[in-house]
Amino acid sequence: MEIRFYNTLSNSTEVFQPVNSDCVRMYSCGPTVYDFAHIGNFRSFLFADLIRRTLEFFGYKVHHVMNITDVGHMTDDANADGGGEDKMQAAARRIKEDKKSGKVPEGAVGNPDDPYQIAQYYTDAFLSDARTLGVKVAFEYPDNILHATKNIDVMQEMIATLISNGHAYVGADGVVYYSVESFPAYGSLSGNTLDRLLTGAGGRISEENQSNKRHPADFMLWKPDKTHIMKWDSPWGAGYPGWHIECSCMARKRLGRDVIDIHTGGEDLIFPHHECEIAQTCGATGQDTFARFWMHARFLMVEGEKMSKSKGNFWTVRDVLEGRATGIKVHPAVLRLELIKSHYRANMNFTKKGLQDSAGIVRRLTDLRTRLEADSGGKAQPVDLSHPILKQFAEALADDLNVAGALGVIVPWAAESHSDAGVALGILNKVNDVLAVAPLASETATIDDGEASRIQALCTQMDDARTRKDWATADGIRKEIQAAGYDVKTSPQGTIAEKRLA
RNA sequence: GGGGCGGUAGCCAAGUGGCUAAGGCAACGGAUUGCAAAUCCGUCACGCGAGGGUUCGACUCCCUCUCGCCCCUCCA
Repeated sequence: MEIRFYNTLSNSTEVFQPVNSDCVRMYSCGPTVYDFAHIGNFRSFLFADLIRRTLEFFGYKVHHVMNITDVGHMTDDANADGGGEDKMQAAARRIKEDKKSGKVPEGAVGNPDDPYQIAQYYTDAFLSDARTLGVKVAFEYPDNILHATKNIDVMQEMIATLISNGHAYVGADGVVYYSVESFPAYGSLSGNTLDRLLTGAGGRISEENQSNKRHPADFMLWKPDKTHIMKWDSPWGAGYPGWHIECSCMARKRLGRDVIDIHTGGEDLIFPHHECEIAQTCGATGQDTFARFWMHARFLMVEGEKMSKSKGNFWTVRDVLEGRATGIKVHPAVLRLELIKSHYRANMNFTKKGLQDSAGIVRRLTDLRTRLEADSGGKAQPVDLSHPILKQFAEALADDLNVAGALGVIVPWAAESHSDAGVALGILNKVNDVLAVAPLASETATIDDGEASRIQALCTQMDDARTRKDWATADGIRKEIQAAGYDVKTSPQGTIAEKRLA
């Protein structure tokens, strides 16, 4: 089946073919580890995971690599390409505050002034969130998730190459800059070509900050700075690398190719980050292509508004899962589905109602699995894409990851009665290889704090009351169970309480 | 000002030149129930942001306008 993806590079949907048929090589811009990742970050990471799972669904082997940005970049790069506060220092200050408030547990970060400990703390948190939400690459850490701080040498090699072949220079301020004028294709990804950047800058480019550069759009590759909290020796003085260089280097190093198949990230990374990555990699390799497909996920909104700390709708993954966003705990599968179910290239609105819709679908697919496993004795039959249901599901995915269309096939199918449970289970397994929501194999173990047996006891009491026709008591108990976050159902075997998923 | 993306029912969301505009949620009617929940049956867009144009025919192609989002400064 022909797979088509939207390529930001061409602003059109193209048929996907890997460079080498043995394996699809893809790279995803990962998190910075100065704070907990939020749901917007994870929309992007889950989008990458969806690409990977879809390609695997179609039989491709996929090598997926992601980075972790743990170099302490500056909060305010607009000023002198490295002004403002160091992000690690900001994180250290925040961790100290969070320890006082209990948001960060005492003892979690032994020494908040050690940037490596801060990075490790938030890296662990990210990996835990990613595994909870079923992001495959997170289970391949550290092999396929690379730290910038462990690859400074590769970055320095590429910078040296770029200097020697005329793509980079040392400015009057000692900073190594990439010369955008040396790379005629600069702007081809974003449409922000040099002439347009100049005419459209509208006074945003400050003269004094640009005097050391040959062109206002030249960007930093290495910043000598002895005062920086994280610094490394280099031929250009002790300092730290520019923001863009790590991805160029780590993608090439780990994927082992100058030209890779897919590069993903959030839409905000199109410019300047990915534009600069292309300039760096192509400048160093001499190739005219870095990634053949550039794919970007749109930002999400929260209840119709931009997510921002000041609006109080800025949710981390743990905020949502632990119920701080909506007032009720959310099952990871529900959050996963909610973040992947609308098209990655369309505006997505994250809402409580959306979560409840997703919970209904997760419940339906989970119930289907329970039924099918019982009816088939747990034996799934092998099913291939020639089966009508899987074929329609596959066609939707192959059409630029149309998850909503794919769900439009699967959800009604799940409600039908299935004459051959083994075949249906085979279909569900294939579907779940992509969606990963029924079940979601996750790291988080269910902690039984005695709640289950307490709820079960209430169910028994409710059955007793119903036998006595003591309706008032039965209704009271039902309300109590519901208040604990359960749906109450009546079955021939007695009252059943199911924990609400969102 | 420049570069992009998107606006389909109360909500989410497919369809992208031609049968009656998928599917889900919500809502409503019915079956069922002690009452509910769950389940099952049924109803639910003469319409696809607005206006023009092309066409035998447009939600689907073209133009104009409008609204929303992203980027041009760190940002998924």
